[in-house]
Amino acid sequence: MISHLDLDAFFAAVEELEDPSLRGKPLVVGGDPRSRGVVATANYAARHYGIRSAMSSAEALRRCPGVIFVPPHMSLYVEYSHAVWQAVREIIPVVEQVGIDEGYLDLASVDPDPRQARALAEAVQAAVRAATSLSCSLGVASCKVVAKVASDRRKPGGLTVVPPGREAAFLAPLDVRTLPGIGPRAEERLRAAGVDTVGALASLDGATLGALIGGKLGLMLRDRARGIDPRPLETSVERISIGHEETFERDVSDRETLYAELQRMAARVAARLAVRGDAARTVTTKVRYQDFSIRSRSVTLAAGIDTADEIAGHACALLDRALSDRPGALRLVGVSVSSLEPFRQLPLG
DNA sequence: TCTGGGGTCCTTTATCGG
DNA sequence: TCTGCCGATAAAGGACCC
Repeated sequence: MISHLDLDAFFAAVEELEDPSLRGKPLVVGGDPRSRGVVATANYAARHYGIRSAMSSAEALRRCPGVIFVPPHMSLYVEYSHAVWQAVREIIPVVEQVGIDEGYLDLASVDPDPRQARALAEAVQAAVRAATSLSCSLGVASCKVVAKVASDRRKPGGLTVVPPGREAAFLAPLDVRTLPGIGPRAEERLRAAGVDTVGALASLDGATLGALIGGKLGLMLRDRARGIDPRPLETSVERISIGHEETFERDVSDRETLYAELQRMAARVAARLAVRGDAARTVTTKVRYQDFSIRSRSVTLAAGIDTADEIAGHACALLDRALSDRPGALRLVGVSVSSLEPFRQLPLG
């Protein structure tokens, strides 16, 4: 059995622990409502007003004029996260961490008997609370997708166990959007075709599926909808790309300003490459226009590079290409590197 | 003055060498 | 020589997730 663990309103919960005067008041961790900020996490008091993650901070303020805004303190959350996962691993050593606030636990590695799964999950929940005072929700099932959906059923602080054999029946009545992999676009198309529940998705034929979502992806999501998910736990994943991007407070069209921004971001990317001792063969520049559309241009080099100047040089040339293909003021620029490889010094002699 | 920043993965299209 | 096809790889875009 697998368990999916999800920390409840993680960023907001940490802020409440650090400053008890915030507790119970509507709280948003995220960007400034007076500029282009969005909500990263809202605590449950704020959610009561309809405030949700990814909502613009300005909209959040409109829904609850008394809401308190706190900017994100990522390094603090990383510390708490370390403490959480350390506590988890003391009970379940085999885990796959997915991002800062969730992950999968291989309960079977401790006890293969499915009847012991609930007790193990309860022990994990208690250990997290004891170590950090944080609350988390857990889902327990035979595969990842069902465990993940289950962890979301009884938030906050919940534990939902789906016995083996009950996967499809558990998923069937749920809203189709609750299935991971169904985003806004797929949801819209499915609803237009009258598919509103996971169960309805599970019973679609291949042709309909192909027309609505696309062949390969459609078949995979239908399997998931049936509670079939062969993905194993990935206990170590290496990073594929490193990037930085920033939205300007006001749209920018001045080329020199954009170059300067790219240079700054290239320096940050280079610093992160250096920490890992890696070089990169691909540089990508991304721009976002006033109408929110995104364009990217990339080059792949014969040999890896790792200095800020080299990355910035390519990034600026790519920016020129993007802007000559489609001129216009930009609300965002970003630079990222991929095709990472270990940087090797030339062998001596 | 709606709409962040960090990513991953998949699909389509272009290009190039047999 | 021309054309078509095949496979590999890059590039670009789009959807999705936390």
